[in-house]
Amino acid sequence: MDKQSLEMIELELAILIRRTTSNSINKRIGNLDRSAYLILRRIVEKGAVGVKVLAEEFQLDISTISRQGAALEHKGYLYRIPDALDGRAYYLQITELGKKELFDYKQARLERITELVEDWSEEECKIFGKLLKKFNQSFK
Amino acid sequence: MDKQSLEMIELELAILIRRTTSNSINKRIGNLDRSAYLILRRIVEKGAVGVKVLAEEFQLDISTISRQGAALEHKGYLYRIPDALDGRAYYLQITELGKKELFDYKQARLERITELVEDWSEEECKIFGKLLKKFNQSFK
DNA sequence: GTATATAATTGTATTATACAACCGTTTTTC
DNA sequence: GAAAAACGGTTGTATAATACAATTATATAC
Repeated sequence: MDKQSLEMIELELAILIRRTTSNSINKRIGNLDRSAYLILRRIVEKGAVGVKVLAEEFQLDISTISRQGAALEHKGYLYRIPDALDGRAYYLQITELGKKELFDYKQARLERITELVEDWSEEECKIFGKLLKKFNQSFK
Repeated sequence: MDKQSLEMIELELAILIRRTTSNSINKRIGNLDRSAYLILRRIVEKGAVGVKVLAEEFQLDISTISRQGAALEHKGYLYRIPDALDGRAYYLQITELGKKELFDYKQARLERITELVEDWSEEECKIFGKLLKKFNQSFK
């Protein structure tokens, strides 16, 4: 494998992460942050889910998800459905308000990305998306 | 522009950031973290520099860089050179130890990336690197 | 020479995370 | 069927990276 390409990926990833980790640029658009966004999105796409499963899917600690879920519940974006079969467990389901927030946030993110790739070709965007996805799938 | 590609980029970026932000996977390899790494790397490549300029280059708050620089100095990876023309300012220069750490860290990162793209084609790696770079350059 | 601007540091707050201790419920085991 | 173990979730505590505001010491402008 060509070392130069690997080095470029390595460096640019470090830069990308740093940039997007900085508070000013990224963090919060409207009322959601990235974590909240991914949780809500997951629930809309694949249905109500408990914190344990979420934590596994996101590869984060359960406590982290527990807090994020609680915050989203508090804001009225999620509500809990007790698990009929297990008194310890519950499912997090999205509210209408949550859906609205999710939609708005996604829209804002999309606009931001659109700006950033303004002068890219159709082809470049397509490939970039695919490779990012592929890269993410490699993370185990 | 094809909306689907944009949506894919948007989503996969969110996932990527989240993954790499999680403590367990990423953060510290050896004695460096990502921030330290980028600072040391910058200094090796473009020479000694003060915190203000670093902060501008990284688009972070000066105080953030100031603390990171202090931490690196404390560890013996950087040292200060007073600016002869301005009593307030100084330059941060890398030490031999710093260079060694930088090298080791970079090596470890490279290995990690190499694993992740193990089954990618040469071409895919090359394009991914280029597009990441291009994307980063768009962030202004 | 005084006022203002500037380079850097330090104090404080916030956010996202992990790990460990805990609580209450379920499952296992004998 | 009771005791022990496992489990889903929460809460306490710690850490790291960040920003913003206040401060310090020096430089520049008028």
